[in-house]
Amino acid sequence: MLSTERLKTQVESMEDPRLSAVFAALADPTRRDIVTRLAAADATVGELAAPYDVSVQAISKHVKVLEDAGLVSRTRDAQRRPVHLEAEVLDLMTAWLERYRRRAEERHRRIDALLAELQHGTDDQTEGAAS
Amino acid sequence: MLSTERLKTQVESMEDPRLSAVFAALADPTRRDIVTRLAAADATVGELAAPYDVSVQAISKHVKVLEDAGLVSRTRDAQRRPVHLEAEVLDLMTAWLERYRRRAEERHRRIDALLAELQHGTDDQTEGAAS
DNA sequence: GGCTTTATCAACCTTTGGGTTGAATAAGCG
DNA sequence: CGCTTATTCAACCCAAAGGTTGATAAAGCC
Repeated sequence: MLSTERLKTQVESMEDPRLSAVFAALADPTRRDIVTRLAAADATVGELAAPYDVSVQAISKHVKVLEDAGLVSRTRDAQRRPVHLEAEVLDLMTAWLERYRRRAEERHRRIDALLAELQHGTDDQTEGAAS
Repeated sequence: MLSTERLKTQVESMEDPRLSAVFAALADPTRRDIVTRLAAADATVGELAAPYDVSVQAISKHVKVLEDAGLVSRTRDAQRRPVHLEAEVLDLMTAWLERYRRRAEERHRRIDALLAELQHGTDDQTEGAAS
């Protein structure tokens, strides 16, 4: 039953360390909304903050989180600092998701066969795999 | 400036509320690793916990987070509760990402074109001088 | 019926995250 | 030069996240 591979001591080191930051950054609805708006046009922190009823400092923090995750970049334009969406890291996520989405779908498709093979007599499921 | 103060609630409600949970669930490297392993085969909590040096309770919590996010499901098989990866929610994320990734790329392309235009200096003159 | 296995619940601890207010920096404007 | 605008820094608050240990529940084994 130990179908897993040899234990790797460092689970995290196998994948891109940026992934955690990017997923975490997009876990917040306000930040996702910011990304949405930046997909349409660059904007300053002040412009970004306008629609929300939180302080501009809070939005500044959000933008910093997005920046640290590599999702946005900033240039300097006088005292303004226009925020610009970077698409590359989204590619990183898409690649990760696509990989496991496809695998999960494959498994889903042939779940019956797998179940039949894995049943070596010790288990007796109540329902759900009867096909 | 936009003087819209109460767009905030509207903004957050425009998108799928599951997105926050899914992104947050995948922000943790241990949970991503669990998803990775579940893409290969279903597993029990005990099996999932084996490679890590944290308690089995901690992994149980992780699995619950994944379950609440709709990323995995569980059936009952005697006292075991095999965990199964669900691909649907990954589709949800992929759709979200793909949407903004594409927009950002378009913008990027346009900006490159604009930069090229600005850099034409004296050596090269294209027809579209007026923006 | 006991004992073991599998998994969750409960209480607790510590760190992180998102928010606040107030002060500081930096660049244009009159 | 002083004022205003744009943004960040700093200190603080509170809730949530991830971890622990100990106890509990449910099902199989002997």
